[in-house]
Amino acid sequence: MGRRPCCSKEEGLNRGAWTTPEDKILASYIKTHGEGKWRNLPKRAGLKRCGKSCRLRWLNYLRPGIKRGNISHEEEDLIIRLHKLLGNKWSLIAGRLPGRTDNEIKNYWNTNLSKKVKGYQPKVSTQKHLNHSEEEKLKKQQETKMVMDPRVVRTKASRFNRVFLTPQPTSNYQVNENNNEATFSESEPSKDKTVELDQVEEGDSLNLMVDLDCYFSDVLNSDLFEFGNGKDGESLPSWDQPVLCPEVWTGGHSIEPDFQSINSLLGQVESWLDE
DNA sequence: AATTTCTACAACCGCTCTGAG
DNA sequence: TCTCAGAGCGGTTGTAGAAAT
Repeated sequence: MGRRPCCSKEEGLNRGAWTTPEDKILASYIKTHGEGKWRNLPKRAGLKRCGKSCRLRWLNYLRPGIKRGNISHEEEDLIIRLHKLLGNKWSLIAGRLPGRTDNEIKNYWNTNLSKKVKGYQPKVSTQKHLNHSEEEKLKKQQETKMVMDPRVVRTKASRFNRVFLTPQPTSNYQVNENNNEATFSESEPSKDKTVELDQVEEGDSLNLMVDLDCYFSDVLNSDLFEFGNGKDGESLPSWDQPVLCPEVWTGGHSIEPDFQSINSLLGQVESWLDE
């Protein structure tokens, strides 16, 4: 037993670029019948395409409100900063850019931004007197941390009610002031554990805070989350505050999310990370 | 002008996750 | 608890058009 083979393997289906008549058929079918049931859609609509292809075409090009091309500097900056925090979570990043699709942002990143950002050097790599292997090790650690901290494995669930902690040896890097020699030490990892939101203990919350991008992505993805502009709003959580509470970030105030507020929040998160 | 190389991006593919039954 | 369909995500590929030679 297993799942049905992907429809893309079926014979007699059109492939490659979509034609205008195909677009019209798809758009008018969805207008009448709505989205969903993608597997059956091509047959019902009379299209020689696989359901997946129809879904992609609709979501990325035909859906109303899609913006194409002309990515502004503001958007570009936001993409870079969000990518720094979230890694290749294109759908999450796209979710913060109205009218933009994950596919477009992914393509834009791969063709334009990845080259720009390539010049970025992790802070510590500029430290002097590191030998090659140490430099490589450090670089790897930095890159891994930048993209995705592996200690917390996120489920795809959009609600932030459970996390799976996979502790790893803690790597410590130090430079001896006297001889400028770098040393590394690793502490033993503790056992894996799953933490329910309502069972998070004091020590757990500290671990969770380390995985900022995990939390941040959930916060960004949350319908409940709204950026705060209050007098005491926008304050980042202190180490003893309940990090899992979005209100900590918003100060309980609510405004419409916009570039300014997203940038403001990102700025604070970045400076927090730099500390 | 012809050919080659490069670039951008649309589309495909494989995998995972969720929810219904 | 298990199975499977539906849906979504992210990496990769294919290709048209632009730029370089």
